[in-house]
Amino acid sequence: MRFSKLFARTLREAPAEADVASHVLLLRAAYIRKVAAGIYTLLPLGWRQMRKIEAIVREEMDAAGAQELRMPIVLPAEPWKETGRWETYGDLMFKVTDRHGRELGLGPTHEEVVTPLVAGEFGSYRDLPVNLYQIEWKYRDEFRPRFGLLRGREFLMKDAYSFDRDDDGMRASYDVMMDAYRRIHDRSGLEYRVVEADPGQIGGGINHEFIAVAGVGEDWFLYCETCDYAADVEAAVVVAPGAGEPDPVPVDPSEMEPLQEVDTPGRSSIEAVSEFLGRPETEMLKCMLYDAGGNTVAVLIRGDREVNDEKVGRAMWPAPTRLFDDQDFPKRGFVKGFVGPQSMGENVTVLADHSVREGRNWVTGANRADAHVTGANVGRDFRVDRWEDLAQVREGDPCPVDGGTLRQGRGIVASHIYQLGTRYSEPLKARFLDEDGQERPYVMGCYGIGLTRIAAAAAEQHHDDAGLTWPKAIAPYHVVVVPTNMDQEPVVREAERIYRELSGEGCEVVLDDRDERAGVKLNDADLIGYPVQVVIGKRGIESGQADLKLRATGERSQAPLASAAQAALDLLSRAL
RNA sequence: CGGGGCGUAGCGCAGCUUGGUAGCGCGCUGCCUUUGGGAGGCAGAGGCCGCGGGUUCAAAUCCCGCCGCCCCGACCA
Repeated sequence: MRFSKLFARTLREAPAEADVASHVLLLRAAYIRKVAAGIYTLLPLGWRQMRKIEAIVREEMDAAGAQELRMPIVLPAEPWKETGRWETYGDLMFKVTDRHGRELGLGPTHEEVVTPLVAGEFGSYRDLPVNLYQIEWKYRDEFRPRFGLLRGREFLMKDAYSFDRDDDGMRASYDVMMDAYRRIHDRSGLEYRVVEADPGQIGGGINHEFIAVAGVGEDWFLYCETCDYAADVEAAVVVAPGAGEPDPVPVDPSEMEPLQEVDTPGRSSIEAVSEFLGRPETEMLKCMLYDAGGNTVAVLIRGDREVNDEKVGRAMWPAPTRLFDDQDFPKRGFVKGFVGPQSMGENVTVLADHSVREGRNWVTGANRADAHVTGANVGRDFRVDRWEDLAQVREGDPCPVDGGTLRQGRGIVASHIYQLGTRYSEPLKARFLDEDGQERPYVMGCYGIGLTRIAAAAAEQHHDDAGLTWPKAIAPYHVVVVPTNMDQEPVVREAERIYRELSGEGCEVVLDDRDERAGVKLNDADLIGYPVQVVIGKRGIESGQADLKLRATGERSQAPLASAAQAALDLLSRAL
């Protein structure tokens, strides 16, 4: 490719909208251009790179026995209503109405399409297992698109769906995908961690995220210093004394203080009450109220810990759960900031985190404005319906596997794989006939990779002050040949010759034949991130040498002009 | 959805406070000089100053509404 013909105009200054490295560089280096919030055009360089990522994904999926197909983007609403996601996905789904008034949605994921598809085609255990995938644009009307390709409303995704006859089969399919995913992320040159995660909107049980480590990532995870345990903050398990026991540690009645009200004017936060009463936060009982499908849920947790909403949601599944808003409190007879678990009605579900098991004589809200109580005790003053792990894990907590110390990391979720079980096959009545003549729902797994996000994550991990430093597996081109003096015939002639020789060898090479100054071309070469640069100039013609540079390391070398093409290929073979 | 900010040439911005008919840098076109890390000179092209109302003799500037974009937050009592 000749740069003079390439549709790529680099920007000296970054558009004001970008403020993270990957976004800035992908814009400046002419990989992407914005069309609307979270919606981008991939320019020739960006699309060429995306095709490479696609090829890696496709190869590994095919090698793992999955079959590629193509499902539509515009989808009818009915299956989504059957699985309940027309509601639960809510505004995250782009919804449209056709001329007949029928409701349609733009596909945010495709369980609702692939499941009826398989059920309609296959009806026997003999057909299983099967794994289908597609590489397709997905649409999610994100609450807040940001960071360019990192969180777009339209993004390229590879989604795969496995169908098995039982849980063992599903787990086997899952393991195969896990391996394929490791290879995909390895080959893409990403530094990543596989972490246990929250299933979120997709549902199901065991699931893992592949998180590309990056300082700008939106996702936090915990990992153990001494073992392999790693988990998303939403999913990480808190080890608490007595967890798993049905009942709390009994408190001797003689040790119970009387329940007393104290005035705490204006102190509505744990911190303020703790300071006002001179009691540590660990002696405070925090009582959070949630709405679960119209019912009230009270969640108790020790004052120094925070509740993990996702865990509450899982505990109350399948009811949709949300924290009380300001209107809920007066409507249901509570005072925000002064809620306590005493005299909760029978219609209120009281959940308690394991951190509450060992406490006694709690300080908690008095259920009226500007007052708290002291000496609140389980059993005597309030009841607990269920004990659960509901706390947000934090750095320094013990690892649930080996007790080691958990550390916090930050990154970008590049991929997410799930063991779905029958989460979709049941509501969609997708069943097959098993060996014993029984109808059973398919046991499914699903596996997603954000290809556009992989590009952005790779840019976050592979750049320096001058620009992008792609690993060669996902660089749009491998080598750039830069003649520095376009008015010097020998320079141009040698550059052309080396360019043709490299092309002849099948090398993906760009000749920067623009009539620009050397500085412009060299800076663009660094910015765009070709793994290898070959520079031909007046000086080099005189000395018979070409200058080579390995972009990622900055390592420079020289080679005789006659063998410069081969030298470039050798250098490329050493590139990451 | 809440809060904050911004919308002026392709990109980055100034002008707005105190209304007077639009400017700078980069980029773009032409010519000359220059030529190994974003050159210099000369001459140019390019603007419904986001959109719609209002105030005024006069609005990029003041007022109202809308739209778009960016950032922060999204409730831990």
